[in-house]
Amino acid sequence: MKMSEGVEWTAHACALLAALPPGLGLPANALAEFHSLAPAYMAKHMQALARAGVVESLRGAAGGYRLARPSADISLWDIVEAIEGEEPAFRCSEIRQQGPCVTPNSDFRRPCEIHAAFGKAEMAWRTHLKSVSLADVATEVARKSSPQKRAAITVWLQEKIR
Amino acid sequence: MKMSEGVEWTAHACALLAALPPGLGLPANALAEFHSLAPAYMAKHMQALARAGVVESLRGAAGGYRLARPSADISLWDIVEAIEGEEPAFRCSEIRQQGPCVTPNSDFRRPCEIHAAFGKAEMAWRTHLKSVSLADVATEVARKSSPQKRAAITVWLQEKIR
DNA sequence: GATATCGTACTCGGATATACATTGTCCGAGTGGTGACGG
DNA sequence: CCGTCACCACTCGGACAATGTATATCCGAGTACGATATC
Repeated sequence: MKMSEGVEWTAHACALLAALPPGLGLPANALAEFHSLAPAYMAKHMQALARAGVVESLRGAAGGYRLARPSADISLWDIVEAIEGEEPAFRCSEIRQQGPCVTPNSDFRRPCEIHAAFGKAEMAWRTHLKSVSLADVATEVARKSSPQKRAAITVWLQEKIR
Repeated sequence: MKMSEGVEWTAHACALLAALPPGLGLPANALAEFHSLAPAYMAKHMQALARAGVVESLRGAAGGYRLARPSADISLWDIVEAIEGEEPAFRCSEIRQQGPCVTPNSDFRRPCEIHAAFGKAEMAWRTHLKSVSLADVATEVARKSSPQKRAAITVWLQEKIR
């Protein structure tokens, strides 16, 4: 059970967007270049985020991606949901309703115990991810980076920002 | 991000084993038949559980699988770990250390913020799964099933049990 | 000189190949039970 | 009648094929800017 690496890519990309002045954005090319990632593949993942309404896309010469709402209102779960989809990792196929010992009067209205346990566990996981916003991530990343690095980023942004 | 269906199969199979008198087991064939599942594929998954030490395998004419320890000491996480492996779903490849803005004096001893957030969320998920034992599941399943069904299971077990 | 139009450069979006992991199946290795044989 | 041996049926274990999903790339659609021609 492994998560798509697209989640990591877009999470870092969105953290970068969150560090920008509000309303501004970057093209997918720049987002990929910032972490030395494959540009075309990054673009594909950003499309998924645009479809999910996490970011807004703007076509044309000065186009690119920007956050669709304030960074404090976007959680890591929003990104996971956009890339991976909302359906749970554990999918109950109700195999308890199959087999030689299933009697006709069996009552399956009560939820499957195993299904319920996995559902609760996954809910806890989502809750944690929902509690972390892009603003949290961006400020923490900025706080930890050296002045030299912040200056380098500022210079790099000069010619990329929209 | 989806979990192998083998987890569902083996979880139900282990719940059945947990309902048996202690020390007794069933062959993979019977475990598959009980839920109308593909016998060969069920056998493959049970092998993984045997390698992980969740169940013990006994070859030969009267062989089969039985729980390696009391059902109260086996959690759903043990099963997930056996089938899916122990590595986390979110794998941090440290892309923050790549790119044009990484200065030579950058300090990456502090953990990646995004990595940390996903790690904590996943830990909560595991904790939930570790808190549910096979004994819990088995007793709850038994409590909810009708007397007719329990009788049918008893009859079916007569000729399968080891 | 101002304005409208055309061309161009740049960006997103989806369709299309490729690689890899999961799913599914089969046959060989090993083991206990059973029957036959000999004492 | 009892003990021993060989055979057989049954089970696990790992190797092998098929399928599906994630990964990776490319080309077409759309848009804004700038140059050019015209009034």
